[in-house]
Amino acid sequence: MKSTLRVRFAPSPTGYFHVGGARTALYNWLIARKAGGSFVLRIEDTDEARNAEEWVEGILSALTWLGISWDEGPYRQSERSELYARAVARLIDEGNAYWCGCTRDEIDQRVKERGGPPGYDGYCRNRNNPRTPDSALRFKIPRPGQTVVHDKIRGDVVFDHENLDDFIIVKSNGSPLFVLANVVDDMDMKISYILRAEEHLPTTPKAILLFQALGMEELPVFAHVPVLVNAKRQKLSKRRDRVAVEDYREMGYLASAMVNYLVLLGWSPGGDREFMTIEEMIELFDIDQVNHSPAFFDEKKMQHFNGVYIRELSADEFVNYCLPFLEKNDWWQGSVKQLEVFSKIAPLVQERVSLLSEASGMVGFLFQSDIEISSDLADSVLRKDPKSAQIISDISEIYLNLSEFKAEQLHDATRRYCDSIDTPLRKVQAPIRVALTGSKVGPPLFESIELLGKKATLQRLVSAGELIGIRNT
RNA sequence: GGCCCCAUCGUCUAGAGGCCUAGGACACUACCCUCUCAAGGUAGAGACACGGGUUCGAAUCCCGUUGGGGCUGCCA
Repeated sequence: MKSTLRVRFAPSPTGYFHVGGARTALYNWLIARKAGGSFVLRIEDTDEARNAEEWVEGILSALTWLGISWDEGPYRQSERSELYARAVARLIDEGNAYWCGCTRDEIDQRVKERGGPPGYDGYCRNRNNPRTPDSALRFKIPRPGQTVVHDKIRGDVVFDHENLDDFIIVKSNGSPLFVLANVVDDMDMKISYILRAEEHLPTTPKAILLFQALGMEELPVFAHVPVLVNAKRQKLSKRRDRVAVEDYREMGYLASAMVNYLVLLGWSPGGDREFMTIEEMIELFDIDQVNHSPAFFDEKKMQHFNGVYIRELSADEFVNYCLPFLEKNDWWQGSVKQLEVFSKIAPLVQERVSLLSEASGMVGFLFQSDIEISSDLADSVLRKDPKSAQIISDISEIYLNLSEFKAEQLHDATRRYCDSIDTPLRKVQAPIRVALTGSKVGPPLFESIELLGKKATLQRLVSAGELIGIRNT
């Protein structure tokens, strides 16, 4: 049975698509999927001066990447002016709107003279002004009166009309302001459920008044979810905070991990549960359980989630997800041989990264013709311990004479050597690792050496020896 | 300033009056495991903002205070 529930996600393309928007979209999508209703995507681009097509594309690709699919749209408000014009005509005809040519300065000036609360004072309300090129259309708030917002999350919120200005609904250039366009579209698109961020709560009574003035009989359900905040507990802003969904994708986050983390910001399935599949989210998500207070977007925790999701990937999936990140390196050509080597080391890398982008750094030594050992590392690991020189030179000898250059044999031979000099393996592996990989940390050493191959291994041991000062005899 | 919203560990949260000496997760500390690093395991530290009510009983209900946030645009 097809439900009549219709939700919409209505971003404005004025900047990067940030995680707060992604979460709002996700919540809308979940209730639509759960009810078998429709998810409508609408681009709110009525402000020509601030919109850009690239942002629209960014929003679309980010939603697609996250797996948030839309059933209708994207509609663009810029293509629907006809509709707004009709609504405006009706509001004027029925005496619910009037033209006003007051400038901001004039309004502020009157506030100063009169004292009291700032805002528009209704100066033109009863003047029957004709439209001029400088005038904007204002909505006539019924006075006195009050409007109650029945919010699914916050309960009934009462707004006294005393505190509502006659707000502008059409700019002097003729384009509608967002509350108007919003309401007209929501009516036209038969949106039955409006779930959006809490910042919109104060404008909701204005929207309700418009709905009523335009003859809407049954108002949509409203639900205002808490905003996402930064470390200073301010609302996440695309200007101030770098939290673009696209950035996280490029850092090596998995969409599945991000969605799972995002859904938990303001909602919990209850109990100790945190990890869910999309299907489980659809089944469990419940607007009545959504929190009331703002949530901090904690990248650390999301990264942990990402690690968990990465480890759950199959070996092939992991390799494929890593490819775009490998391609950013000049040492990666994507040859069959390279792919083979990477596929072999991949499972060992998979359990060590929490971002896909970290993989490159862990395997680069296998593909670079030369590795660089920083002077810091050369000092601290190779030169500082007098044993290091001896180890490098002994190990070169041992590896040279190894009949089979496999991880197992390498491990055995190295262990026997450790016993012979009465030194624990963990001490011995350090200089070898630095000599071969240029790093103190990385995938298990002997598997790495096997994949590096005998020739490169011996060469790098010689180079390291020279670095320490062993004469090559 | 005005209007509105919110308030459990540092963070995200569980908690729908007795199940709470408040549970989980991230981060943090210690130990174990271990060829490094991770992962994993064990343990630890860490919260009901405050004050009044209501009730036999309150983290949970009410009021106030304090604190935080949002809105207050010819932005959305």
